[in-house]
This record gives sequence, structure tokens and C-alpha cells, in this order.
Amino acid sequence: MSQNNAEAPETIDPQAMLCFNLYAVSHAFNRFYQPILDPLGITYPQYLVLLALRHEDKRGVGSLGRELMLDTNTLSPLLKRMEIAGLVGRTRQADDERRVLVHLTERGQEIAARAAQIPDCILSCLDMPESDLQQATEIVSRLRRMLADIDPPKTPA
Amino acid sequence: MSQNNAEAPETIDPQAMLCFNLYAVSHAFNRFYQPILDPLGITYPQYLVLLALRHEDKRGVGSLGRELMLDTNTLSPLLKRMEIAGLVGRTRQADDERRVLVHLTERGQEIAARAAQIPDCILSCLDMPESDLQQATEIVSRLRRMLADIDPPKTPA
DNA sequence: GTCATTTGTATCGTGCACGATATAAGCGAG
DNA sequence: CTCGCTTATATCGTGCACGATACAAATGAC
Repeated sequence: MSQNNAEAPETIDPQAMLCFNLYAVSHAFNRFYQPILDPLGITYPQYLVLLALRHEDKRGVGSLGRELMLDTNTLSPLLKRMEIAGLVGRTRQADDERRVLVHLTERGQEIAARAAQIPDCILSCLDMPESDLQQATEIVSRLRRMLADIDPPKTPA
Repeated sequence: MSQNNAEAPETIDPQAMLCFNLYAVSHAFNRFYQPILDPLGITYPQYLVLLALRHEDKRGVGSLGRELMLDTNTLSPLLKRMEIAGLVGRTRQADDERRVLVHLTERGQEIAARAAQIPDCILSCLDMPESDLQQATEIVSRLRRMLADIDPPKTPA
């Protein structure tokens, strides 16, 4: 029942681990975006929602969640805040009262159009050749699709 | 003063953006770790602190923060929770009363040793060749070091 | 020595993330 | 039709992240 069949592992530097690097870079990008998003009055997850709606408007909460890999317990309050901010509207779908359709307001479209200009601005600020950034995007995207497919392990360490 | 000198950008899919992929994969990894960390009674950031302390014990809050790219406003309450859980101890440094030295308790060392076995367990669960994972680690680590060096832009979008 | 400045840590408020739970609408078997 | 089941969204509690603020210890100018 115990776990003493495994080696006592030597010291590990988090900075050499893939998951920590992803964790740290994700937060670092968030901080990097913030001074650009601040004047728009939105947060980084809200920025993602705006882009996702600009990409495909008038969709259910679940559809947004599948694209952004977020559950409704995260999206519901987030969308409520965006509704209060006048960025999105929410309406019950007529033929299925369970569904809530989220759509950009006029103001939301305006902010989303400005938000859509940001990625180019960001990439040009980074001190890394574009080919490397493309390669990073490709491999991290591959990780995303892989992790979306497989189930987490159940074995205790 | 305005921003109408930029092109109206066409639609953008978040899934094609580097920053979203990093954001999504970071959360996905967190979810992936959780069922393994749960029996140890720790969260993912606490797991990182245990590994960092196992790598170099008896260090100040700021030293931990620099390694994990976290500020004290995140670490202080986190370390307090870990102290309550009996994983770490905190003592004021004698010759500089501002500094707080964090160290692993006996129980903390035990949990950290088990935590150190996890990365291998995780990597073996992933459906991706090891060379690709190494390549991912290398390029994301490069992004981390780059973002740690440069300042965020100040230009509004 | 004295006081302004810097350094190291902690506290507070807000907004995610997410597990657990709730609830209401659709759906299906009988 | 009705009851059980699934689906879609919302709510609540906890723990991060992080900007803003506070404060005490160290440092330095004088």
C-alpha cells in the first residue's frame, strides 16, 4: 500500500520542469498584457472572451467554455461582470430555455476590435525571432490538444 | 491621440495565439497534477514551493519569489497556509530582522520527497515523445527568461 | 546620532479557476 | 403523462495572482 518502491529522487529545480515553465510564462504573459488591457478596462480572461465572441458571436456559455477550456463556474461570474460593464448581453434561447446566448454589444464590438490589434503589438515587442515564436505556438498548441484529450492519472505519488 | 491609424483586424481565433495556448496549457497541467497532489494535501503552487525548498532549503521569501516569479503578496499567505499545515517553518533572520527564512519541516521533507517523484510520473502519462517534450521545455524556458528580462509595453492599443 | 530612503515582508481588495452543489429545462422509457 | 436522467447554467467556498498600501528593519547622507 505504500510508495517506498520508488527511488528517493535527487534534488529538482523547478526551472527545469516543463509544467513550471508553462506556469511562469503564462503569468508573465498576463502581466505583459495588463498595461495594454488596462486602458480598455478589461482583464486578460475577458480579453479572450471578446476575441472568441468576435470570432463567433451569439454563442452559448458552454461553447465559449469549450473553446477557452473554462467551465461555467468560471465563465458565469465573468460574463456577468462583462454584462455590467456593458460589453456583452445575455439572452435565453427561445427554443431551449436552458441555454444562454452571449453576444457583443456595440461597445463590446468596439473594444473587441481594438483588442484584436493587440497580438501583433505584443509579438513585435518580444525579443525572439518570429520563426521561434511560431514554433513555440505550434508545440504548445499540440500540448493543449493533447491535454484536452487525455484524462488525468489517478495514481497517488 | 486616437487609435484609428491601425487596420481593422480580421477575426482572430484565440486557439491560434501563443499566449492563449500557454494560458490554457498551464491550467490544463494544473488540473492534470491535482489528482496526484490531492492525496498529499497540497496545491500546485505549494508543490512548487516544496520542490524549490528541497532544491535549496532555508531561504528568504524574496529568494523563493525570484525563483518562482511570484511576489510576496502571493507567497506570504501561501507560506502561512503551509506553516499551518506543518509543511514549513518560518524564522526571522538574526542579523537582519526584516528577512524571514523558510525551511522544510520533517513532515515537509517527507511530502517534498514524494512530490519529487511526480514529474517523471507525469511525463510518462503524456502522449508525446520525450524529444518533443524536451524541445517544448527548452523553448518555453527561453520565453520565461526573455519575459523576465523585458518590461511590459506602455502603449495603449 | 538623526532622519530620509531603501529593502523585506505582510495585509487588503478584486478577479480569476475550480470542486462541490443547486436548479431548472429538455428528454426518454414505461 | 410521469418519473428519472441528462444537459446548461448559476452559486458558493477556497486558494491563488497581483496592484495598492502599510510598516518595520536596515542603510546612508549629513
